[in-house]
Amino acid sequence: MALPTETERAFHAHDHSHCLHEGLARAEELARARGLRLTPVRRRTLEILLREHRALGAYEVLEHLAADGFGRQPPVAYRALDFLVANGFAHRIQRLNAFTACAHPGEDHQAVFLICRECQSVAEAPLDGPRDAVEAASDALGFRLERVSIEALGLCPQCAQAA
Amino acid sequence: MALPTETERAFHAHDHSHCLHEGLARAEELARARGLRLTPVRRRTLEILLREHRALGAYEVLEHLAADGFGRQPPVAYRALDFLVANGFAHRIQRLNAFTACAHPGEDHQAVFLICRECQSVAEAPLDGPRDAVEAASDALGFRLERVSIEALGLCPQCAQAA
DNA sequence: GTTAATATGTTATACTATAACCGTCAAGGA
DNA sequence: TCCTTGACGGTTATAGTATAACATATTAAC
Repeated sequence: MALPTETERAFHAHDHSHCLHEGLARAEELARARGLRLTPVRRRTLEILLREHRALGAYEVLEHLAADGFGRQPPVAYRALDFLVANGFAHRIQRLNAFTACAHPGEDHQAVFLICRECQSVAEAPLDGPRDAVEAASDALGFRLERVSIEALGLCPQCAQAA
Repeated sequence: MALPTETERAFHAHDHSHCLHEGLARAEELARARGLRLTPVRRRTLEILLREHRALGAYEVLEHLAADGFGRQPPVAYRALDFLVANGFAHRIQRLNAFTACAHPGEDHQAVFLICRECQSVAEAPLDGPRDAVEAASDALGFRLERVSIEALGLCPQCAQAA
């Protein structure tokens, strides 16, 4: 078997510090290239998300931020998260009212999120077929498509094993 | 051009009372066939959803129910909505924290929801391709897939025209 | 260096959802 | 028939999620 892809790694033990440093480095670079301001709160927020392959609620993120000396009121977290989502550094997981770091920032991709309902871990699998199908359906109905979100609920390999 | 399909109708003017009566009749029948109890609150809740091709928030539904003499506390609406969703008479639209009547109750289908971000109208388009692709991705990762939800955000024909 | 725009922090509040408890009522068995 | 049981629908109270509005500070542009 080949080396695990990034998506496969999400559901298995691996070197988190790699994800973290790699992810932050890519974000810094992208932000510079696009003239975005990756300020301390925003950077720290991304760091918090990267540290886990898991969806974190806004209030959970806020606790971390507050502990690190940033503001302790909801808008602090929501604003940083909104910035990250708007610029493709993170995604919102609708089903969980939660947020997760983007595995492929800057790549303009369509993805499906595989969400474990036991442990909240989230894997982001690139998947372009569905987007095309939805586009075709939209065109047929005169619907002006802007964004598609695909979320799959189930059990990750570990939790499936345990069950 | 052929007669409009049910999905196409969703975004165009049409006889609502048809949707309403047809939808209620199908629900009654299904409930009887499956031994489900479509009680007055539940039936009325479905009626409220059917009356609009639009996602309604739970509190919005609650207002209608209260006006009709049913309970006026949130659990009344949430319980009825949960029943409808659990039994395939309605769907939850994650992105809007809202609910909409199912266009194809009892048919065991996968669908994509086309959500207008202006007027909240929702069309439910049957679409099986994506489900298969997600299944394939899940298998490859050892993820035990249970449910897939696909939501598309954009503008319905009317609102696109207006913009 | 001044100005304008952006960002961060606050307080207060709105919106969404569920827990826990109680009375009612219908269905099935003694 | 009567009793038990379980589902339903109503309540109060509270938990969880998100944003509006405003003040201060920082950054960028001129």
